[in-house]
Amino acid sequence: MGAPRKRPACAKAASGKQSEKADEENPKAKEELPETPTVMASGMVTPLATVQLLTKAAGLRRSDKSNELEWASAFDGTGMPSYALKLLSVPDMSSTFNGSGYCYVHNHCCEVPTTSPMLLCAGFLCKSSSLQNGSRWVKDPVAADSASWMSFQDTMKLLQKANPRFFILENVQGCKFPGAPRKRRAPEDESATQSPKDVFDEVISKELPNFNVQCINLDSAPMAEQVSRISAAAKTIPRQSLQFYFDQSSVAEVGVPESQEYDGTREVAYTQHFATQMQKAIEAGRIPKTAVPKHRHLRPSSVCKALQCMPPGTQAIADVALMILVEKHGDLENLPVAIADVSQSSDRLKLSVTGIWGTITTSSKLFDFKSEKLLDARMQLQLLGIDVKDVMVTWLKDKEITDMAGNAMSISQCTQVLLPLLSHLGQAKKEISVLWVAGGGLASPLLLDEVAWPGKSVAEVKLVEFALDPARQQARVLYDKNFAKVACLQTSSDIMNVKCLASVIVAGRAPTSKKAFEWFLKSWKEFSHQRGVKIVLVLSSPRPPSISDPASCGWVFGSHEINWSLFSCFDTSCYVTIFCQAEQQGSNLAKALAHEMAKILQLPHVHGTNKHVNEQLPKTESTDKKDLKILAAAQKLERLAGTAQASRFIDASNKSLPVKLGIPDPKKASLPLSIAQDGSVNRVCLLEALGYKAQAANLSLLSEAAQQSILASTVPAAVAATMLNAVARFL
DNA sequence: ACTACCCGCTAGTATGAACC
DNA sequence: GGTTCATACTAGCGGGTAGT
Repeated sequence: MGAPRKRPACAKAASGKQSEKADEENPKAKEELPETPTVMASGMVTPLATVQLLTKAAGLRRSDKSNELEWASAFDGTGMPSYALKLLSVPDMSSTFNGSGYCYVHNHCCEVPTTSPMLLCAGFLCKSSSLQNGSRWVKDPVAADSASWMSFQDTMKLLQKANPRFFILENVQGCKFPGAPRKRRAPEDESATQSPKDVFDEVISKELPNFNVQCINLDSAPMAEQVSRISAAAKTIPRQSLQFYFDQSSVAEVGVPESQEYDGTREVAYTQHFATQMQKAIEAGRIPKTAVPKHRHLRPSSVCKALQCMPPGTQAIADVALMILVEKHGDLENLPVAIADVSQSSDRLKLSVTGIWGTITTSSKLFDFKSEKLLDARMQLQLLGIDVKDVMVTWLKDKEITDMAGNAMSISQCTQVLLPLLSHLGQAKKEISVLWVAGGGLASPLLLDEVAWPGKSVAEVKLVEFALDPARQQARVLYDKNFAKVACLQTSSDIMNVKCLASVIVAGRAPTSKKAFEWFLKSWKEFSHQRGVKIVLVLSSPRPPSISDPASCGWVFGSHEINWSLFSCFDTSCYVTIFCQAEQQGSNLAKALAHEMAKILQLPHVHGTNKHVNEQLPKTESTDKKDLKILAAAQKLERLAGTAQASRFIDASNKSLPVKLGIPDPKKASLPLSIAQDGSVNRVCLLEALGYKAQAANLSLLSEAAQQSILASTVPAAVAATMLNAVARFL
């Protein structure tokens, strides 16, 4: 399914060979491959890798503590839920029960658990609802005597008995189509247009009223098996090719001995089959009337060992299949793989030259003309994502294995279903990129701990900044030794080139000028659009953002004022604004901020403390202007010692040295001094005043001025934590 | 137990043609 | 030049039955 499918009618209308050749020789078709979700992975993707890829695609990361999950499964074919959970490193607390059947997971007949499990995975028979079922449109799939209906009722009984917290039911897509006999019923009969799924839903809502049920379609990406619709998360993962499964398949063990006599009856049967298969293929328009078969001894059935032992009918199908393949896709040499399902007659058999296959059924026999191999039964199981090395299937017959494979979920589908649940149960967390707009300040998210910002463990923090003046740039170079690299934003293309995960929080200081702010918003909007990335901005600014036309900027936003005196000695405040693209109400955004703020205020360790720098006051004989200012301020403060007020502040950079009750808004040149409760006077340690621990950021390499300048543009810990926590729920 | 054969049919999709 | 319509075409967790 690699190349964009040409409309077959178009190919046909353009009269036979020409169009097909154009199809094959058109280099553009190949170039477009990477755009589709079906790029080949260059190697066998192991089950574990599949699970990990999907976890990443879902933007999740398994949290370290793997809580026990009590779960159970029933009628699940290959025990895939168990297998997937194992790969998701959920400890096996399970009890798998397979009714009267044998459980190969636990190697005995498992029993129904006595307690209610957290999760119950169950399937029920699909054949009555399957679209591949010939009588799907003749017989009512949910007739009282249908296999699906009876097994569904069994499943319902089981669910009622087991009473799990969550359950997962699995069935085929055919469930969603109403059956023919139901349609032919009288129009006043409501059930006439009901699909089996509608009927199942009705029963579930009636018999299990306490559950909310949601139905989703799932594809097997990145596995080579493909179902028609694809879940968004899996879409971006390259697919692996069937080729690798053929590589793993064994060469036919039972070849026809060379000394075997000429079998006349067999040859006659073959010739008859070949003739009819040819006729069918021609009638179906799959090969032209003028097509000339190869000589008998050059056909795959004679050449390929794997086919030599097949029944004559299958041999004939294989030979015609190759003709169809070559007719449609060109010579074998130019194809990476050339696979046909030789279990189906030539007018309807399915082909693949991409390595991507549709659904494997219980009767599929896939043959690759390139490697001249049939796909092993065990490889069909592997195709679903079970590593055959991990399971004991040696004592199963091939037919039993293919039956299992044709009836089971794939590891990919299973994982895709389980991940949201694990996420819900706190066993997997959303992985996000945090692009911190530092504005010359510290990388606050890196300095926060897990208590203040629980999302830290699953966040990838990167710094982004605008062009800085030379002095600050220099400070940056030294600062970067301690922290993550800094991406510099000067043009929109700088933003476009930022590497990130699928979910992004852009947080930090808003650009100061109105013009730059609007450019900033627009660029991220475009970034999100072009890269298909979910993005939320949360920015702090000294005043509420003034956006001329809120509707046209494309963001929904809400602001909240945070007064720094709530958590520090600072006598200032800032506005924090969340920008969302979703249809969120502005008030909700502001409310979320207020709510998070309240929570953060309860954490004492993000509060700023009034501590002095670990230095002596400058000596009185110093001639340095700055030192003299500090001294003057210190003297003024000392005179206040012993007064009722516990602590007072002076910004020594201010000429008139006004005494204040809080640290004023920090500026680049600010030199706040304070008088502590013991009467001592010294410069305030801004880092701790902002709520960070002294050891969290080592700025000792930097000059006094550089430190000052960095700290002056740093967002306080409490504000940073509020921003990051509040915004997480809007991703 | 295996093989050969036939059977069923609709929703979704791609695309050119016709239309506004 | 963009939108809707008409059309062709495909996929699909096989199954029943008769014959060997």
